Amino acid sequence: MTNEEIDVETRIVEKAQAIFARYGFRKTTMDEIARATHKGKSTLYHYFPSKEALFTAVIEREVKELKAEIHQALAVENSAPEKLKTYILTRMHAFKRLANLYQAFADEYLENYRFIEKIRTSYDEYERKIISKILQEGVQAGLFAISDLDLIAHVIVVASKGLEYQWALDKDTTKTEQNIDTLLQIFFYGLFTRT
Amino acid sequence: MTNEEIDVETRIVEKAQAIFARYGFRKTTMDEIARATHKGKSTLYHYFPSKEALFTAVIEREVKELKAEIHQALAVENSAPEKLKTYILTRMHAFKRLANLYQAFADEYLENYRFIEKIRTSYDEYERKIISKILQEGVQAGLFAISDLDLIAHVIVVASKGLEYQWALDKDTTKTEQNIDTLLQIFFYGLFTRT
DNA sequence: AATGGACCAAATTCGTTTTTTAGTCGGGAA
DNA sequence: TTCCCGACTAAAAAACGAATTTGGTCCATT
Repeated sequence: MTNEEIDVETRIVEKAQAIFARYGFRKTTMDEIARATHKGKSTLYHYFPSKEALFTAVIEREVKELKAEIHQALAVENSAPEKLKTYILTRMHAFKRLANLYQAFADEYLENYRFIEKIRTSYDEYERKIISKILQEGVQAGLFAISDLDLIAHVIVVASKGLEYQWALDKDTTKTEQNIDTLLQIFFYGLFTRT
Repeated sequence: MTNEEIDVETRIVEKAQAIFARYGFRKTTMDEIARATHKGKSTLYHYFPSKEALFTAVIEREVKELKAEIHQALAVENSAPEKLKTYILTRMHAFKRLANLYQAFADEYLENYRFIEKIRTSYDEYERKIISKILQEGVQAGLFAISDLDLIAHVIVVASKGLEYQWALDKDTTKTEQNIDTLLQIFFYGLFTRT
């Protein structure tokens, strides 16, 4: 595998990323990706066995970017509460940029393109683990009092996704961030008075 | 308006309720509703100016049922935490039965049939008020420590809907109820240790 | 006043034709 | 030998026009 070869494959994925993001999986043709890459269509098939495989490569690339971004953001934080907040916000902002990933993880896509189920399941797992780990750190620091880490991680993920979904409809993100702040306050302190 | 008239209108709504639930708004024809009611189509138009108006009557009927059920369930509870839990569970169970309402409040429907937006907005308002009232009761009983009731009510609604969405996909409701219990524990006690 | 059958424009469906697309393959260029 | 492309094709999707259905109207009947 020569350097030239790495460049062609990467260039295909990059061009495909932009076009898939614009038109979605179904409306994007291999011909236009080939044209954008200034290669023949057969060249695409030399590197990727199918359209689905190319789209999967694009999604995997975005997942990798997302994970790198999350790790970078979390490395800066020291306490479990800050990490939890940072995770939720980083994920939310990244999804806004990584258009293919956001689309791919929507249930509508999962219904029509089952081949991305594996990536999604894998990411869900990763996400559960990240939250569990943050919670575990909070427990060990004596900050959190929690019994079933995994279950609570799951519930936190799902609940924050409710707000995230509203963000997807909203054009104004500050309101959604405010809502996430409020949700986190409830998560940390609860509704019951503290004596 | 005679008794006979009340019966025909109600019978139309009841039959329509069943058929709309089965086939959805678009696939249901006024002809089949008329047939099910043993009346001519013109009779439907005597009572309802349009197909949309009939569907709206069906939805309003289901909203009325839901509200009655919620009020009944809440009347039995004394404490704010129990009421909050009861609200969430009652709503969830009722939506499973009130198939038209569940469909109508799905975003997919709202996209295609804007005429139900008003009902939905009205219900959202009602829901916000119910939760705020429950929270207010908790504050007055000295149980809850809360500043912005409305905002927190909103966040609670949205977060619990995240779990509810999973319930719609799940066939097993006990798991979702368990998740709601966990969410409520977090809502009540928070993650931070209590000293 | 309540009801239904006839009617109709618009919307939807359906079968057919045309076009496009994902993918293949043989051959040429580097 | 590897990289790359143009020609090709079966299948899928889109376009098209005809046929059918649908929401709604209206007049006559009970």
